[in-house]
Amino acid sequence: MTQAHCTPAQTAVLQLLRQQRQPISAQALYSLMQKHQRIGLATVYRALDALKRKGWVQHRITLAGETLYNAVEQDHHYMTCLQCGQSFPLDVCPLKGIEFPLQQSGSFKIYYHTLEFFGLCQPCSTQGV
Amino acid sequence: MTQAHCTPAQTAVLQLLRQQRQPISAQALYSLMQKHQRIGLATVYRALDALKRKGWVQHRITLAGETLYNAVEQDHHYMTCLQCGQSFPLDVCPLKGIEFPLQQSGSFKIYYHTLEFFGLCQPCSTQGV
DNA sequence: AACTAGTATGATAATGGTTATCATTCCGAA
DNA sequence: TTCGGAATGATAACCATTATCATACTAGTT
Repeated sequence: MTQAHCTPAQTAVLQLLRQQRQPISAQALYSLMQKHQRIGLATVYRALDALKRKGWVQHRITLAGETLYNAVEQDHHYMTCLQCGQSFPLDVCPLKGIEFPLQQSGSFKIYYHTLEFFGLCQPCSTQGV
Repeated sequence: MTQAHCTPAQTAVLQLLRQQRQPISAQALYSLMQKHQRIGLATVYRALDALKRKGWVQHRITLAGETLYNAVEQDHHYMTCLQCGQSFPLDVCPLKGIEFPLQQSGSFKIYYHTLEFFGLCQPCSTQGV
């Protein structure tokens, strides 16, 4: 993992991840992979972590504390309800086409970003708190 | 907590939170509060959760899996390094002044948003991975 | 003042996703 | 064939957060 190339596990994880339509948790990914190959849970976590540091994979953390992963190609943003925890995908990235005045970013190599809106969804905001 | 008003604990938490310059974890907040009053850890978590659902307090989750809280007045965004986990605050919000084409948001009441950039900081990107 | 119901609180046990540990396997280089 | 560094798997350990449950509190009633 000190190398820049991908290990077999990383390749497999990345490939499967690219087939997903939704961000997926490490454990769910692990279950999926079990069906086709033998792989340990720890390895899945390690691969995801490595891919993240390479900028191929991005992550997001749910209110439940679960980390979801997805290939950077499928960049998604969400509105998630603080009451029920449900996430509603946005079909656009408000940042798209915006140039950031990231003066400080000169020395920082940006791989990806996460943008998430929090609030209350219709049902939760109507039904008494 | 079914009410719209604040409980004593919520008031205390919110007040202390507003004095912080940095987002702070629930546990750190708990330690701070211990010095001045008697309060349980669970209560701190409950108060933070309630304040979050009221839109007074917002949260962010670190790579270490720790949730950090801050008053919505102090809206901050960060660039965090995937290697060392350090977060560097941005002094501007790229979304400021941008009107979102949030068609779907008609039924969603937005309280706050989080925007975070991930990548590698200078030191980490130079020193061999 | 005593009673009641609903809520808030504290101490602590339990949860559960993630990480650390460590022995084993793999693979290219000598 | 041997050696060394890296990758892997199984599992124990971690630790922030949540759930549990008994107690304290508060406002409204009698």
